[in-house]
Amino acid sequence: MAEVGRRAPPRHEAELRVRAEALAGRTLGEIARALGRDARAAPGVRTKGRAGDLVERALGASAGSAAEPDFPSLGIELKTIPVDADGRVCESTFVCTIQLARIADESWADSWARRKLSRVLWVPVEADRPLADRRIARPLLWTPSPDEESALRSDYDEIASRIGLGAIADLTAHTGLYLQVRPKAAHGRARTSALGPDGEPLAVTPRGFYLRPTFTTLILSRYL
Amino acid sequence: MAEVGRRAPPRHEAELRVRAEALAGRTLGEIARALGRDARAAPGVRTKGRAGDLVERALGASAGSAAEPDFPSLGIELKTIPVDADGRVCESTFVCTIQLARIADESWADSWARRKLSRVLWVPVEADRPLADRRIARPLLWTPSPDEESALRSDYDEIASRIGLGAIADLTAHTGLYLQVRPKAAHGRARTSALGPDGEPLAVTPRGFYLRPTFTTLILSRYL
DNA sequence: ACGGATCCATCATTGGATCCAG
DNA sequence: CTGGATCCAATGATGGATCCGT
Repeated sequence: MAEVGRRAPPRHEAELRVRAEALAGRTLGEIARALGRDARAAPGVRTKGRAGDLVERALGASAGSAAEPDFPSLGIELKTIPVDADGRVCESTFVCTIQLARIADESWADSWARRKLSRVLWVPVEADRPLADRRIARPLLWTPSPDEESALRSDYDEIASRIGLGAIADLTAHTGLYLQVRPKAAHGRARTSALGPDGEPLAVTPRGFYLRPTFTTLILSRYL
Repeated sequence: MAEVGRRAPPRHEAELRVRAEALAGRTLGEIARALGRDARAAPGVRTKGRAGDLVERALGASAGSAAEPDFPSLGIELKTIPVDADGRVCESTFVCTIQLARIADESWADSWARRKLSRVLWVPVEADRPLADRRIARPLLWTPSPDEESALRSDYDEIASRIGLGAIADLTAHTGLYLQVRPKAAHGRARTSALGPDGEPLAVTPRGFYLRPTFTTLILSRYL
């Protein structure tokens, strides 16, 4: 039985492709209405994340978790990506949170980051206008090319090794050509456990992996 | 600054006593109104826990946690206890959750259970009528007598030792003269970590310590 | 332009206890 | 009667990302 306001999960990739294509050209307001939901924001309330939530529901994605992609049975992750009127990427893309205390023991091959990025349905959504008026562009189902994956792994290895050495405090968003590390938290007081240079536990701001706009621009340009 | 709908914490025990005495004879509806809250339940919605929440707010108790009592600076725990029209205890009383994987290493002396029970403000509340109509009887500030504490420790030791042996699966609410073990969870699917006979991790239903009605009847009878 | 900080919705957990079948 | 199961409110953690000062 499908949850209210969410479509049933697609049974196979072809069904997901059809649903995704059907979103192209529609606004988030239209999509929300079809789901029996509301895409209007209360005054003074931000809408970060709501475009992603609406597209999830419209496509029948599960709520998502660190361990599983949005379409578990298909092995596909869903990402909305903000673009301007000319289709240019406006923002970086969050990939997943980093388990700072464990990443030293995890290679790229079995990392959450790689699993999240191994197959992604990109859904470009217009930015810079009221949520309900944002129009969806043509979605793209993507798997990293060998070159792309190699570049991501290179960034990952450098970042993971620096965290593994206990240098998280010195690691900024400057590191990484395509994949970078940035804070990921509800507010500045949030803390998670990391390990310092001598293996001692350290309470630090939670971090996540993000894809730089230069990288996602490359991906979307496959259509241009 | 006091939170909306909650009094400021009492500064000393005498202040708490005065506030508690002032509740005697009043209904939860009156108390809720004085706090700017509503003691009426929506149709079909249960009210488990709401009497406790209202009395907490009226007395200026903090939200409470496993590590701290409701009045941290006074070392006092607050418990509402349901009684019938004749003042007889209707239900068992939840004490605290059990850390199944750690209790083997904790004696009664430094247990959460003992800390929670070392000093308790009991607030009897009428049961068996709509929440807003329930009247509060005379509160009682209690510390276990040597005999009472000895009895509680005896129950605790037996329970803790059986859990320490990995026999949690065989431990029922039948064990314990005054202190017993019962499930404590939001629903039947909840699981927490325990240790089996060979020290292996085991996912089991979370449990809590409860005081049997026979024990709390003894306590309240100090007034009779 | 972009690195660091933050914001909303939803789900899980915890503290407050009571419900109810046998 | 009472042991096992459950229920609500509030808080914390997580996944969805965007905001904004320099």
